[in-house]
Amino acid sequence: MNIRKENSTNNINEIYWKENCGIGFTLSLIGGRWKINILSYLLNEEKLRYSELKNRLIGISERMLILKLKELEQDKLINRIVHPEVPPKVEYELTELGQSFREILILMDKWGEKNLKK
Amino acid sequence: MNIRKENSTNNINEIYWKENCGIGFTLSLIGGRWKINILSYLLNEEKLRYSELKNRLIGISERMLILKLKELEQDKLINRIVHPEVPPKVEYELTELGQSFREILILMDKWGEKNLKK
DNA sequence: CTGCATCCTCAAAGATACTG
DNA sequence: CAGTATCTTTGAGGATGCAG
Repeated sequence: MNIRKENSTNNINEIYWKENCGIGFTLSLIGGRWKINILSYLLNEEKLRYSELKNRLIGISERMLILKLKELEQDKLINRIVHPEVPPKVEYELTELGQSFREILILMDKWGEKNLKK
Repeated sequence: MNIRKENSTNNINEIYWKENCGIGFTLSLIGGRWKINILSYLLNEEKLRYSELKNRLIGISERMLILKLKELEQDKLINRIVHPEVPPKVEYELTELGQSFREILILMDKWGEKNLKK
């Protein structure tokens, strides 16, 4: 879907924007309650252990955290690094694809900060 | 919350990012299943009647549409323009604040289009 | 420490019928 | 045409216990 003012189209496909629009796809990857938070922390701190993420994401259940980490991993946005130790140690970091969200998140952050104050 | 690599902070407030982070605020306004779609259509087509929106938002219930339009109006992202006619005619358009989402939506669209193809 | 399985809750969303 | 009012459904997310 084209959301640029200059050359708006009106073909039939536009109706199904949820399916074929970039925004729809983007949201399918980072939408929902927790994913953006997880990405933000990993963007800030490079590499975090499972327990470190759990401590930062106030209120998240272990079930949700694991679920979302799995989805992010499957979508190639984060890497899961297993250290073969006892006790186990697992770290998560952004992939290059995950890193590429930085610009969007910064923009959303700026927008929010700016309009929050009013 | 600061998600810019260069000057990452680590103060205690960062933990509660959902409350005081711009992203959290932004998402509270445009999160959920339908709002971004509505904004996108209004960004494309300037001004749309209630029925026009309903026809474009495939699958939305009237209840949801009204609900989301109300929320967007309360958050000052759209204007509701009532034409005192019979039959009634109501149009919706973006406010300046609503327009200011264009940059973010374009970025999300670009990201999606780019990575959708892979 | 990291993670999975099970059961449960509740709010968001859907369906339907109706009105000024 | 542009909504409202109910009722029902669904599924995302929460709580808990257990395991490698």
